[in-house]
Amino acid sequence: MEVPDLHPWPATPAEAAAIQDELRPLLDLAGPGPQDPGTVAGLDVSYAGDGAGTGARLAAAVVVLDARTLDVVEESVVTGTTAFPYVPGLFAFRELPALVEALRALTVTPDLLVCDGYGVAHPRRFGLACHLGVLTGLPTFGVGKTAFVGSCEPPGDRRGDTSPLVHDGETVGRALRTRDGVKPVFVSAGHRIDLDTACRHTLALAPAYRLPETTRRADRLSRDALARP
DNA sequence: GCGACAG
DNA sequence: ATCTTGTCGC
Repeated sequence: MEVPDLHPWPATPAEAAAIQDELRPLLDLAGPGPQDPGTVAGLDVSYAGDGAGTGARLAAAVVVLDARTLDVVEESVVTGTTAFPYVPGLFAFRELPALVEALRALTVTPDLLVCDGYGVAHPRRFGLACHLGVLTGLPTFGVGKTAFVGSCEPPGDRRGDTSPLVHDGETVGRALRTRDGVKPVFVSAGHRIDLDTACRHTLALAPAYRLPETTRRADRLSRDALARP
């Protein structure tokens, strides 16, 4: 699929934050977003060694699933090197170049992107899922495994139970229990989708495990690619 | 000021 | 994120 170039590219954390502020007005958070997507893509990145600094080997994977059957439609994985250090809030600049390259290698254009991380549940309301959404023009949302910004009460302990994730008095996401009695995931809208729809898709994509199949497939693919250099 | 902090 | 042993439960 076509993805525009990543310009400008920041040289410092301050420049990176400024880019987020520039792009944030381009977000479409009106919703509701795709109710019955044909295909959904999961994205994830794995690192070799200490994945916190710069210069580490990485593998970025995109796996496109049939949204109804969860069968794999297409896979794409690329390897590279980290060009930006891990800084909370600037996480996107670490994974974006490799993820964009992997997306470009796809022969199909997914109807929806599920990111490993956050969307608007972000200090500047512009997490990885937002950035990928603005860049690709596709509907996106994020599914995080741990809390980042905001706070929430623990949701009920049954699959499907939720509680709002609130930051600065705003609901920026939702803690969503995808399995009975198992730690919830954190869902936030990225672009061209609302929170309700994002949570519905997350639940549909996670029929058997805590994490959505999109994330699990992309995680496995990126990890495997890293293991065989 | 200090701690916490997606992956 | 990654580095890691054993352990509990279905």
